[in-house]
Amino acid sequence: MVRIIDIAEKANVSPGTVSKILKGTYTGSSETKDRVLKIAKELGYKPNLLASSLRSKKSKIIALIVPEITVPFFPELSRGVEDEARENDYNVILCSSNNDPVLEAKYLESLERRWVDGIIFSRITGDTFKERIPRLLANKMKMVFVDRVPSENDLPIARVEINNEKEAYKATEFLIRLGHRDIACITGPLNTRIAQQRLEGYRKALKDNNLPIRGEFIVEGTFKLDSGFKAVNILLDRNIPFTAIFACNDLMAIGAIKALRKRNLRIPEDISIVGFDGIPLSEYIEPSLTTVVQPIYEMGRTAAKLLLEGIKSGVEPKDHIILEAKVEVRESTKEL
Amino acid sequence: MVRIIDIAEKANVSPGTVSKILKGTYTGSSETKDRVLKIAKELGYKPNLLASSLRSKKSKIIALIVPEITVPFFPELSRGVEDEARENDYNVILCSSNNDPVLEAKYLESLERRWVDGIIFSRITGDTFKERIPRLLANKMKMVFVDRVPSENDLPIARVEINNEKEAYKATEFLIRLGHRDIACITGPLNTRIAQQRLEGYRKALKDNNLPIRGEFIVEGTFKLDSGFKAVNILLDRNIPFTAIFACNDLMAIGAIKALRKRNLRIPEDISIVGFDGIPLSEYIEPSLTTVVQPIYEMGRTAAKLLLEGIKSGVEPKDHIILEAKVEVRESTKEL
DNA sequence: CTGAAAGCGCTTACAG
DNA sequence: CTGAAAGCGCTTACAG
Repeated sequence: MVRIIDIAEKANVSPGTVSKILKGTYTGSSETKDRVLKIAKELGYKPNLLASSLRSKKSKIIALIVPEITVPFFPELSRGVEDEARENDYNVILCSSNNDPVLEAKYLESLERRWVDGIIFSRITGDTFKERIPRLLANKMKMVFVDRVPSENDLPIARVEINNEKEAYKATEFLIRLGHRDIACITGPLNTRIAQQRLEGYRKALKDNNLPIRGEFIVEGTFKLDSGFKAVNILLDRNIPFTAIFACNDLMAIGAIKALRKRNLRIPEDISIVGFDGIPLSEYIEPSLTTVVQPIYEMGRTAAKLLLEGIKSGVEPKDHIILEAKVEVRESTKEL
Repeated sequence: MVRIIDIAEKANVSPGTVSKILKGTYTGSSETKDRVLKIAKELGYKPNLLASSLRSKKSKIIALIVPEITVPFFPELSRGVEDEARENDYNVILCSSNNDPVLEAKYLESLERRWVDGIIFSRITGDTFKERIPRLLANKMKMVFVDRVPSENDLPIARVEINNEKEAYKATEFLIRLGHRDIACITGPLNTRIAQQRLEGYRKALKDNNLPIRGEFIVEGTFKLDSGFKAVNILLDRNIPFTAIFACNDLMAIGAIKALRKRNLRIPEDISIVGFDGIPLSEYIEPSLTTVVQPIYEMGRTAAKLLLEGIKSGVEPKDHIILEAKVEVRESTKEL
């Protein structure tokens, strides 16, 4: 492998000069500059990032920690992060924590040893957050939280999210406007804030429209396919009639539709259903799903942008960015 | 940050000794060993991977290059890779090439500079393969190809795949056994080998059963949702009656179902459909999809295992592993 | 068996 | 403006 010193010898300058020329911080004659660049090209020089990282203390790597890369929301988010990173000559280490605090800790440990320049988190368990994050921040690690962000009060950190409560409110209100009064809700796992917030939006919408909030209409899910399926069975077995469902993500909505069909209920004739996320698939299932479309790719991209700005400036990012979602009306909902 | 030299001073030994003790290659007294380990723990020592990588020429990073992380097959594959990597103290850099040779080249370039220990590829464009891969191999870079692997003849490289032709044959034959004779095929992009192989399996199955291979029954897709949708419209517009479809992946099957429904065709009463991949969703769509279930997670895990063995032993892996898939019968197919 | 020393390939204060 | 030198924090031949 060609090294800086090889170029330096051939060009009769010092390695330091070559380094400066290659990084563009050189201020000398353009003759020298051109000559060095030409030789570098001829020799096929490729900087050794390991060496430059060690010296400069910048690894040019960021990490993305997600709860579960197989949930379609996250690959889309990941794409946004990756695109922004690549355009800035950063690589992305993917950490799918599987919602497991042990794995999460293991990943953070390795990222710290690796001196990654920054971390984008979606969802971090309470324990990890309380113990590890403050220490990382104290060590000047740059961090941005996205989608599943911790509570505002805890720490002054950067966040990129949507207003989950407001968007869930919009989704529920949309059903109310269609004339539905008996609206069930399949929530996400209630140990996550986004699940709580979406549930709260549902509740507020009912309340503001003078509809009762009934515990029998609410079932907790996991954001995964099977939990939507199970939730519908639980709801139906309660024998309390409802005409619409607000599922707090698209995957659960898909599972719910499956269960409704199995019980010979038609959508939207018998039951209207609204999802949340707007994954590409939501348009292609049968019937196509009315859902709250989040700007997922943009969330990832924005989070990465904030993080990289923080890394470059050396200033811990603290922005709180709230992106807009919108209810996309498709075939799964119908006026009552 | 605590460094090896800090431990060495406190323990009155040389940094070299500390290094050896920490890596477990120390052969001296267990008294010294215990003392050093105790001090390391007390000080909260964390090895700087940047430094050890530079010296040892092992970055403890592998990369995974996939054509498109948003296609559900790949997150599942990625999980397998990640789990195996993590258990061996490796991190994974994710590179979603978007099937773009320019991005692919850019990623390879950065991975080379970063001295990653190895690369797992799924799909690489022809140009990249011919130009860059041999050079990387010559530089002792370890590589394993998975799923979308290049042709056998090109280079002696490690491969993990299923027998796409055989599995497609099985899928088609399953439809034939149900009595279908007019079977359409929605292929993947025919510039990929897996798409060609699956098409070939379809053809062979027809041929072996003395059914004609009709060009009007074959439409090329892209492995994405919308292409299945479009393909069905093309097929129906050709006005040549068929009773079954073999879609060369599940996403296209889902798109196809959508299009069939829009044209008021019932599944499986009017048209039977078989997919390929066995993504979790295939079980939850309506009707649930009969499909060729690949061991996706295991493919990723196996590829990572091969790669890590190669890295540890220093021997370029060359195994060719073929995993088994199976036709899972669900609701989307029916006897004619 | 242990330690001193060199070195991985860069970058960066610092001196001239 | 340029170059010599030190140093990032490890690991590893090598000498004792």
